[in-house]
Amino acid sequence: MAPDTGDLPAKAMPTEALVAELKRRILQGDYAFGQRLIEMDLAAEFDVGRGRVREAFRMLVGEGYLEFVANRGVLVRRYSRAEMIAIGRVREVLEGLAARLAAEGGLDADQRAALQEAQARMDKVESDGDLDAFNVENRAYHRLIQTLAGNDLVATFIARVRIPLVRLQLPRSFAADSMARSNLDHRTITMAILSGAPDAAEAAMRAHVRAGNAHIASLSDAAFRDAGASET
Amino acid sequence: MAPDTGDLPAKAMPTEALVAELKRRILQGDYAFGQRLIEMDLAAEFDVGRGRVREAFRMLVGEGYLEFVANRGVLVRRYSRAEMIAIGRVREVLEGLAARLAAEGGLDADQRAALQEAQARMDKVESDGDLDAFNVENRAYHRLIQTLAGNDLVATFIARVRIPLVRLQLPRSFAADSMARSNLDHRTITMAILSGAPDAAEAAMRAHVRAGNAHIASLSDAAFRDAGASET
DNA sequence: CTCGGGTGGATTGTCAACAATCGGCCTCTG
DNA sequence: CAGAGGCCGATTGTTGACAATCCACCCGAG
Repeated sequence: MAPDTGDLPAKAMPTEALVAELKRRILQGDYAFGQRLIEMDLAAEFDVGRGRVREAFRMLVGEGYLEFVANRGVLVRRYSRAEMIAIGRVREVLEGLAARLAAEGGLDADQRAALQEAQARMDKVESDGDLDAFNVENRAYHRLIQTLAGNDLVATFIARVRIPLVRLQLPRSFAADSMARSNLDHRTITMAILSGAPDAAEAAMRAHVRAGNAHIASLSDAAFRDAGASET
Repeated sequence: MAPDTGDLPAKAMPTEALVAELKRRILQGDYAFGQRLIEMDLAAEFDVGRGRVREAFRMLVGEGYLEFVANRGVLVRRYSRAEMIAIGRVREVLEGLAARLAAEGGLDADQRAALQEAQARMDKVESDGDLDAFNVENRAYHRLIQTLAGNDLVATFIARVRIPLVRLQLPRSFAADSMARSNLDHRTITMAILSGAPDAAEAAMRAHVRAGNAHIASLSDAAFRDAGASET
């Protein structure tokens, strides 16, 4: 399970890499919501002591990836529907801020070109109707804007509010018309940023994210795992 | 060292309490910016093993209170002027969102009364010219709005972006006219929330925080500790 | 006097062993 | 057969010891 990279963790893994690897797995969905992570198993897999795994867990708990239960260890953070909605509101203003900052900071020629190219790639895959590719380009686009914003904290926070999204397998539920509408938003945002209009950029991005939130909220209950739910 | 409280932590301290205590000390300013925390010292002080101190450190690193340096341990997170400005921008939109959410959610009678009372208390201490009391009430007011927002994540994020602020000893640098202007903002925000005007509430809160950010940015370099700065 | 190198102490990095705790299973009883 | 209670395996909680690393100091040479 994880045949993408194929690089099985070698021995003597730096602790920092251990954290990164666990983060990657959680984001990629290797572990299910609420799945319990066993210290011993991971210690054996990475060939390290249990103490280091514990420290990695604590780090991930602090960053919000895992939740901690006394005497039970850690499990992958679960998100109820209510939490998802709350997170969505936060994501709205954070992504909006990123767009604003990108529009505020005078972009140089390279940055403008990068943004235009990202937009062009999205236009391409949109006209191809390639949902998976669009999802990839969509992520790259949003990440680029965060880079152009030049504010590390907002990027960090956005990464965190994105955690629960990655698990929803959105590309599958993204209908073709949603893609078209989404890219329409993107073009508006791109234009606002390129023309140096912070207010317009922020407003457009917020509307864009809000639309995505509405889409998420409309998903069936099965997409969520309410915190206290039994699993029968 | 740390003769302020005098309440020496009893033995057999729960790990969670250890984290809370360290957090409290950092926020209160018991430890200086960039101060290195020694595992052994804290382990001895709390009468626990070093491993638990390490785990508490990792947690605090994840939450952004401490920074980690390989083979050097942890130190209290430092913030350069540039970082402070970046953080300020994020705080602006987060507090703005809290105000918006408070205005959106229909408040019940108790909540409306609580908000009005908080405002009244601020008006009182403002007319008294009591800077310290105003600072206390100011914090309570902002925290109340976050409660009324009913979104845990935004409160969590705001708490995090507030970390560096607590260390700046803002009350001391708060001139009397700043207090008056600040409370004028508060009245605008309070009114917008009570009248259920999300756009106005958010805009007013953002302007309010932005003014605070400008004040912070105007502080002398001594207030910051630029990350790479030498200390002569 | 300044600079390069080496050395020692302090501190972190890591692990393996032991104690404590919890949940599931089995049994015994009404 | 339903339920309470107790036992046992699995897993976490915690510690102390040992290894690795780095920094500051010292010393000697130019």
